[in-house]
Amino acid sequence: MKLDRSFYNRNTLIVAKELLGKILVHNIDGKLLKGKIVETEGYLGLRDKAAHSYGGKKTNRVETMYGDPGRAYVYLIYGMYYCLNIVTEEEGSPEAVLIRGVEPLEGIDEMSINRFGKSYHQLTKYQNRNLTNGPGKLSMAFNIDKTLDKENLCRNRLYVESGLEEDFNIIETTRIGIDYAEEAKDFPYRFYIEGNPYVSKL
DNA sequence: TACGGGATCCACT
DNA sequence: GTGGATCCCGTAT
Repeated sequence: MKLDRSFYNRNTLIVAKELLGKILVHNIDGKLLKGKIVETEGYLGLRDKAAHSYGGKKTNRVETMYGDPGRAYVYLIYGMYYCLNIVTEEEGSPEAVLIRGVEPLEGIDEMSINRFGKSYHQLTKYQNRNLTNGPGKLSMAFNIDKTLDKENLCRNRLYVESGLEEDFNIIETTRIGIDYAEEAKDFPYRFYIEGNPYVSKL
C-alpha cells in the first residue's frame, strides 16, 4: 500500500526511521523498479548545519524542502550524481530524509543496465554488491534525476509503499560526508537496518 | 580492506 | 571562482 501525505507530515527523524523496510518504487512507463529502503538520514533544516536549508537559507535549489511533505527533493552533487530525498514536516518547515541505500527487489536487470550497462547475471561480484548501496548509486540504478525534483510521491510515478512486516534492528548513528558541518556532524540522524548488505557504510 | 585522487558542473557567493 | 549529503579506480597493505 502506498504511503500517503500524512506519513510524511510528521517529525523528520520518525519518518527517517519508519521508512526503513518500506519499498521505494519508480514506475518508468509501466516498468517498475522496486527496492527496500535500508538506510536513511534526516536533515533538519533550521538548526542543522549539514542541511541545505540551515538557518532558513532559501535558494532556488532548496525551495523544494520548504514545500509540502511527501515530495521528492532531488539535487545534483559533485557535478555527477543525484541524491533522492523525501520532504517531511508541514509546509514551510524545510526538512527532509535522504535515501542512502536500498536493496533491489524488482527490475534488477534494468538497474544493472542503468548502473553498469549490462544485465544482472553479467555483473561481477563487486558490481553486484555496489548496485544500490549509496545515494548516488541508487539514483543511477533507479534512473532518478533532477526532472523528478518536486515529484509528488502520493501519485503513481515515484512513491513508497509499505513493506512486508519483518523484524530488524535499527542502528542509529552519525551521518556521512558532512565533515564541514561542525557540531551537526555528530548528530545521530542516520539510520540503517542492521546487517543489511546494501547499507552504504558501516 | 584501506586510502588517495580525479571526474564534473551547477548553485551559490 | 569555489566547493560539495559521491563514486570509482589505482596502489598499497
